Parts: sequence; C-alpha cells; structure tokens
Amino acid sequence: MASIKPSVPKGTRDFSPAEMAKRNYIFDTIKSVFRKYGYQQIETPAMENLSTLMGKYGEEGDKLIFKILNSGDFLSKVDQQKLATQNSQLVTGEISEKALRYDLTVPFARYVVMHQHEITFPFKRFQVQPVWRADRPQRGRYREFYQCDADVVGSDSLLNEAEFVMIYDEALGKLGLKDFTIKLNNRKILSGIAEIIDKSDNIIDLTVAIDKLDKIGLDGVTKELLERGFTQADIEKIKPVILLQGTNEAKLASLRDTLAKSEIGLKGCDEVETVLSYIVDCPLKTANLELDITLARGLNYYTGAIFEVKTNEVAMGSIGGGGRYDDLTGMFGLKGLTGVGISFGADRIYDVMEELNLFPAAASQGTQVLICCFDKDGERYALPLLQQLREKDVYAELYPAGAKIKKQMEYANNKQIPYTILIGSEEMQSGLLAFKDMGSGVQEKLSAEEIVFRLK
RNA sequence: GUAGGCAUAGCUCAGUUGGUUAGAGCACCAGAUUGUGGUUCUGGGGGUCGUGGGUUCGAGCCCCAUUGCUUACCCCA
Repeated sequence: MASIKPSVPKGTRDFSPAEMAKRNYIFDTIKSVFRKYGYQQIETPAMENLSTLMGKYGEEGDKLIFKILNSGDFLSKVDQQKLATQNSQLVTGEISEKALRYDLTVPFARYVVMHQHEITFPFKRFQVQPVWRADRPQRGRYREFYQCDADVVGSDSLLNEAEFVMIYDEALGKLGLKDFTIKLNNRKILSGIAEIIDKSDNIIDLTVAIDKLDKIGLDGVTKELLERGFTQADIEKIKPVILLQGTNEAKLASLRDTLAKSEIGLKGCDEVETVLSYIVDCPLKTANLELDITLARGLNYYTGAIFEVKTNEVAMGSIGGGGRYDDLTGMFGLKGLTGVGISFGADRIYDVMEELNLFPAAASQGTQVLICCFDKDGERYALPLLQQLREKDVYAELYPAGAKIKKQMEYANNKQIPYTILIGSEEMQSGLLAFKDMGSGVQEKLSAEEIVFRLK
C-alpha cells in the first residue's frame, strides 16, 4: 500500500502529554468550580439527529454544521429530479440524517425535554465536551474545540445570572488570569432600542452592526446601519445609547432616559440593575463587571441577560459567553421552561494562559521515580520495591531490563522524572540502593525503606 | 463564500541576477565514557525542494495550473 503523508483535518489538533496535562488543569479547575456551585455533569452524544440541530443557529449556523453521510447506498434513494439540479442543499436532508454537535446548549435542551420526568427543577447541569464547526480556522479558532458549559433550567431568578458572574470570576481567577472583563447586556434593552426607532423587526441587523463598535468605530457602524436599511434619523436617535460611557450606574440612568417610552427596554434595565446589585452584596475578587450594550453577538435565542468575557492581557476574541433563553425547549415541545447558561472557551483560555505563562509546574505532574536495573536479576529485585512505592501513591516506573543504563537515564531525563534508583549486583548484595536526584546529580546509598520514606 | 501570504531534512528556517554535488540550528543514532542522564567534543543517518506542466543549454529560484497550510473579511467561542 502506498504510504500517505500523515495529517489531521484542517482546524483540528493532536494533544500531546504536556498539552494534556495543561488542558486537564484547566478542565479540572473549571469543573471543580461548577460542582462547588451545585452543578452536575452530563454528557450527550457527539452526533445528534440533523433535525435537532438545523434551524437553531440561523442560516449561517446551518452551513457550519458538520453533516454525517448516511450509511449504505444513500444516493439511490434520493429523488432523481432533485439530484439532477446539482444543488447540494436540496439533497442534504436526504443523504444526511446525523450531524456533529455544534454547541452544547441545543443538545442540552433536547436532553431536558427527553428526560423531563426524571429531572428535578431547577436543574443545574454542566457539560465539558468537544463541539465541531465547519468554519474557516484562524487564530484562536478551531473546527474542533471544547466548550465547558453550565446552565440552569427551570428558574427565572436573576440570582442565577449573578451566580454565573461569580463562577466566571472564581474559575478564571483560580486559573491565574489577573485582568479580565465580564461584559453584561440584556436582550430586552436591545429590543427597547429597536422599539424606539420603530425597527423591532430589524433587531438582528441592528445588533450585528453595533456589536462591531470597538472594531470599526462609530463611522463604520453608521455606514453599516445605513446599508442595512436604517435612516440617518434612526442613527441620531440611538447614538447616545451606542456611545454610552461612564460607570454602570451612569449608563443605566442614561439608558432609562433614552428608553423611557419602551416598556421592554425599561424591564431590561431593571434586570441588569438587579444583577449588578447582587454583585454589590457579593463582591468579585478579580473580574471587572461592565454593562456593555454593544454586546450583542451570539445566538439569536437569547431573550434576557447576555454575557461575554474578554481578557485584557492579550489580544484574543472572547474566552466565554452565555445568556438567558426563555423558550429553547419550546422547539422540542416543552413550553414555558426558561434557562440561562454560560460557556468557557477552554482552547482560547489555554492559548491565553500559554502566552502569559500561567501554568504552574505542578500542572504537568508525571512519574516521580524511575527504577533502572542492569539485568533481569535486578528487575526481580525491584518489583517488590515498585509495589511498595505505588502503594504509597508514589508515581513509579520500572524500566524493562536490557537497555543500557545510559539509555534508561536518558529516558528519565526526557520524561523529566526527578529521581532514579539504580539496582545492580552491588546494590542487591548490600541492600543499599543508589538513589539519584536528577536535578542536582547527587547520588546516595539508601535502603529501600529510606527511599520509600523520602518519596512519600 | 471573498482577499492576501507561505510550501526546502522529523521540527524551525537559510539558499545571492537562474549555474555544476541543496545547507544550518534543533531533534535522532553512534562514539569519547564496559555502572550514570542533563553540559562538552567527534562522527553518522536522513531530501522526488508540496504536486503537475511550461520557459531555458540549465529551475529550489521565473511562468501557469493544482493541492495543502496560514492570515484577514463575512460570521462566530
């Protein structure tokens, strides 16, 4: 067979031992915080029925779903007329019934509906699994990446929103980030803004445009809004809102002023104010909390709070986001269940931590001691010691005899194993083993008991 | 979907206006060192210059096509 050049699909990556140690450090930290706040872990399949996912992420989103080809002779079953048009979209539904999950929220909604009779509400769950998007990869953007999601369904209390702010603060603070901002917005405020210029139907165009403010500036936003069918008068009206400045309190006051005629807009202000007031009672340790009405990105199923987290230490897209969705499970036939959730972008957090050198040395903890033998007799002699060490929870390895000691030492060195034990005829006779500190190069003669004691 | 950049050893990259046998560092293997890694010294293996075509006496270098990677835009974590 002709050999092919090995490679992985675009936007996917292998994770080697050193990377896995660091990734697990991130996952373990986030998971432990989730658990501490009462969230329970679930998992859902990598693939879902295509019908479960389609239509949940907008037209663009549908295109970015990885579809899985049906098994068997699927083409023969397709309507020949449709096939003849050569229009892929027309036949997609007939040749693909499954797809890789695009996020964790929609599968979770599906899960809640399917398991509603065994769930006690409010249900707090977390989920750490990969998701797939058929996107064009670029910096900080992959086709396979992990999301760490926590959601609450069945509670409309704003306490949940406040708790998520605290979770972000605690988890990212624990990971060593020192300067990051949790941005808070509310879809109802955005609806209010659309309402006062009588453009409620164009709310998506409005939000997509103002979301870009920090990227393209006011002129750019103005231009984009004009292109999207807004008038100069509309823009003048909402300009004070877009250019909102000052403290969260000042922004809220100004918003209430502008949105005075919009009931829903004022409701949004109330919600934001309540969340902020909870945080006053439970102050954050590290994070900045900022009301940012240009924050509008994301999925259009958000109905209340919208979150996004950005680090201020390196240039990177958002490292987390989330929000409240009032009727996600409605699509699956369960009405009136509200949910709110957040997500950590683990891969981006990894990149940020790598750049800032935030991984502690302990994050890559491996074997503590390697036993090296000169021959088979040494191997036999070493086994009881090996077992003793492992019983004391010391990570220990025995290098299979046969290789030169030089080779064995190189192995320990490359694997950054801090200690080695050498067993040869001399050692077996005296019962005193050569115990070497690989960092300093110092070697001592110690009994097995002493060595176990040292490493414990 | 749109636009740019790149492609030479396992990895990171040099390679002059087109000139004879394509280099370096790191990594790997062996020796200096028959009971010792990391440091040092010596030697060694390893290449269809992404692929296909064209120009030329001659192409790693120029032209065209193609594939892959990558950056930005749209969108999004």
